[in-house]
Amino acid sequence: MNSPAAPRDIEEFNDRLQAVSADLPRRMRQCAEYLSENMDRIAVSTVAELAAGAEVQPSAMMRFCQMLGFSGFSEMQRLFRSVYAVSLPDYSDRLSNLRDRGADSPSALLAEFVDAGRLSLERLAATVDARSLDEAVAKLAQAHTIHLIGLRRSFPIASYLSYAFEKMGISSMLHDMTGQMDHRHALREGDALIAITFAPYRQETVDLAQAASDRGLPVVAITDNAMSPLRLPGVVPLLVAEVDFGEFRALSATLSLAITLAVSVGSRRNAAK
Amino acid sequence: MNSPAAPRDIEEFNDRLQAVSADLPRRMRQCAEYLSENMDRIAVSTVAELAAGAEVQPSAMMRFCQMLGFSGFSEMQRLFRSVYAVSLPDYSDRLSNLRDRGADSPSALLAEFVDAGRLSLERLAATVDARSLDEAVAKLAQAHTIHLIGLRRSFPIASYLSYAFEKMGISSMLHDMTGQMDHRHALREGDALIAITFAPYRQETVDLAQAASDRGLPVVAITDNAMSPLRLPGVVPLLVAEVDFGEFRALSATLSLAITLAVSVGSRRNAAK
DNA sequence: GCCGGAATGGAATAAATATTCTATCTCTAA
DNA sequence: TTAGAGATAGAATATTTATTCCATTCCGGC
Repeated sequence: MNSPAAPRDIEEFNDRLQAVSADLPRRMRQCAEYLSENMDRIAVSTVAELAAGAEVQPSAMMRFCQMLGFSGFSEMQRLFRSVYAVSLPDYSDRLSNLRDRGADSPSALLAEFVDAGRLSLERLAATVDARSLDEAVAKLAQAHTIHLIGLRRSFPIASYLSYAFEKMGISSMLHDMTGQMDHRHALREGDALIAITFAPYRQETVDLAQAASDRGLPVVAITDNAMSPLRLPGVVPLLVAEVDFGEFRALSATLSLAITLAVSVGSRRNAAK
Repeated sequence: MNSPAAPRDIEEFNDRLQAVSADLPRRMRQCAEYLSENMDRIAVSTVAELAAGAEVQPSAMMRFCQMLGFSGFSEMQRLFRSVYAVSLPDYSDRLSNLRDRGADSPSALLAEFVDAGRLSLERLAATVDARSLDEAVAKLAQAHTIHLIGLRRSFPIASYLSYAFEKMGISSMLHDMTGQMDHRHALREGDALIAITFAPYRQETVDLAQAASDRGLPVVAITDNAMSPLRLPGVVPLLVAEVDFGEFRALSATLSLAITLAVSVGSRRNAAK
């Protein structure tokens, strides 16, 4: 065994994982990846369970533990069990644990955002209008090029959509307004637009939606409520009520909706081929 | 056995403990007291260990478990283990199932993404390392300009951070690599870098982090696990285990972490003024 | 294509751990 | 003080879980 010493704490464990991961055979790599992404489970799982998770034989997991410098799985597990100390028995307890670290500590803030995100997601699932969603997918699936606009706060959403469409081989164009350049002339017959804006609404976004709509192109609006200026005749509205925390918005719900839209359109297109 | 049903969650467990503890023989009382004060250890201990802790024979602990309505110690432990570890169903399977069924409605897909997002958030709350977070905030709060890099899938995160910093009047620079232009010379003494990348890692992101680190600038890495190439010496790691759903990633947890970082840095700076 | 070493899967074995059983103890009520 | 019920300790057993071992497969160099 060329392994000099077993890691003595989680940090050393991580270092060791990093050091070892340079050049690893297939199964060992699977072990490394699974363990590093599921460190929280090591303390409470059996080798068999972890091995199954990593899609590996228990004996492979054993060999990997030894590769890290432990005598075997049990020794590694002992490390994680001893560190476990901070009890996290329940979801709400976890949050209050985070909050307890101090009223305005970063972890307390994180707890708030996590909470807000969860709430937003739950609300999204409850309030999204399935018919609008279907309609949006149907229209986008038929489009040639999908134009995207979302500025400032909404820009991450638009750029994620751009990434997703690219990955699925769907032609799309992100109107990012760099240099204040207006590319509305790029809208062509057969195209469609996804416009994203929340209060305070961006005029450029509304303008582009209006332009597309005027030219008879299908427009899908991701926006926040029924009074949004994006609610133009013929525009398919997808309403998202994101829970604000302070003046910042977690975007969890909006992003989830956006991904859904992208993946649905993608699979609809592939099915059509 | 007069025990009707085993507790199904921690709350029921506590109720049961409360109900039962009215009038208890000596050893059983010791068990009850020890367990209620060391609930966090139940998931990671053996009967023998817990019995020793309560200064009781293992068989006594067994009887006590049964008194609570469990079939034995193992069943009780299973409860605590399952509560601790958020179970991750295999999302890629679920997605391909959805696809195979063909008639996957967008709303069904949305439900899956909402679910994945919620799980990611829960896991984030459970696994985030509060100390690293504090350290990251402290370093960034002192920086002059905060450089940001995150490409492809991580670009929405980087661009959101850019938006948030701008809104809070914090000087930042988004390295978006448009035109393949490398702006690493923009890194100056007193600056800091937030680098974001997930598997498959982007070389440009790693390179910039390396460059900043080499020049002695503080680097905060938002990445996915201990094997990430961003785990360089001196780099503060913030690990996010986002639940993948097929080849897409909901980003809910990552975004929540990013916002937390931004807002914490912002308020830390204002406090310093 | 063939050899040799590394990697792997799976069954066999060993160890740890939970659970049950019974003899013994303790306490209470008559 | 002494039945007798309940409680307890500790050993015996059953079960689960870790670990080892070896035959087979895979892969890179010749």
